[in-house]
Amino acid sequence: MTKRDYLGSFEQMVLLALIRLGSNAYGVTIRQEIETRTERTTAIGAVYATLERLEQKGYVKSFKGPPTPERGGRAKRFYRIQAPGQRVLSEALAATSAMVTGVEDSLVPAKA
Amino acid sequence: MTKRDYLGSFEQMVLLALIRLGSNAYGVTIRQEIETRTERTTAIGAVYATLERLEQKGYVKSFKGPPTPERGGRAKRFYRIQAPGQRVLSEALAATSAMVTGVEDSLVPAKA
DNA sequence: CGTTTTTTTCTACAATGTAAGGAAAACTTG
DNA sequence: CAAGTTTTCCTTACATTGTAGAAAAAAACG
Repeated sequence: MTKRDYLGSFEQMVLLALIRLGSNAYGVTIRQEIETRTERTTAIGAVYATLERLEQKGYVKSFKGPPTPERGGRAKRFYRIQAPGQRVLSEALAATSAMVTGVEDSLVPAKA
Repeated sequence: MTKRDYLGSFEQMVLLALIRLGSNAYGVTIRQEIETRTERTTAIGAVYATLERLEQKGYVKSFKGPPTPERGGRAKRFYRIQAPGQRVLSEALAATSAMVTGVEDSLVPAKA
């Protein structure tokens, strides 16, 4: 039984948002991506706190973007997922997948 | 944007284990199911703590099992997922799924 | 310069996850 | 029945992750 560095569910969301957003991933777009896709409210502070923790672990890397010429507003800090982050995220998703496999039928929400 | 009661990643695992195990879900089997499927070490105390919290929220229900005649050992406490638990779990999985959709290719671990 | 806009940062707290030891309940054996 | 053994559960204390809201920083504009 291997000891793994686990990801919380919100950490997974943030990493997934980074992948989705590519070169346009910063606080505001990350939050927006999570909110629209998951239909959940998300505190902006939660996003930044999570990003900082992920960066400390080497899962993401950040760098200041240039000021956008078009309008006011502080310069953005962009984020990129790193290889270790990719790996840990894949493992987390695989773990969930392994638990879901075979019981998909019991999981369909009574929606329709 | 709806406010949702979110599930932690380990809570999701426990609920999934309950579904998988059906009428044979108690502390030890739940832990075992999670460990073998996800290949992660799992503290038994974590399982019980999580089960208790899930029960407080009405997501699972527990009841004492009869003593097993064959061997020693304290009587088991069995757990069953409840309808609200099913719903919340489905939502959590759907949220992850929504974030994954479209970027599956970037997630395949460089395994083979 | 002061005002407005946008984004980031900070602080304090709540919820979830982990580790390890100990207690309880049941059986077994003398 | 009184140890002793097995199996499971429970408790406690702490670490990590998640949330909320306010405040500060950086940039553009008049």
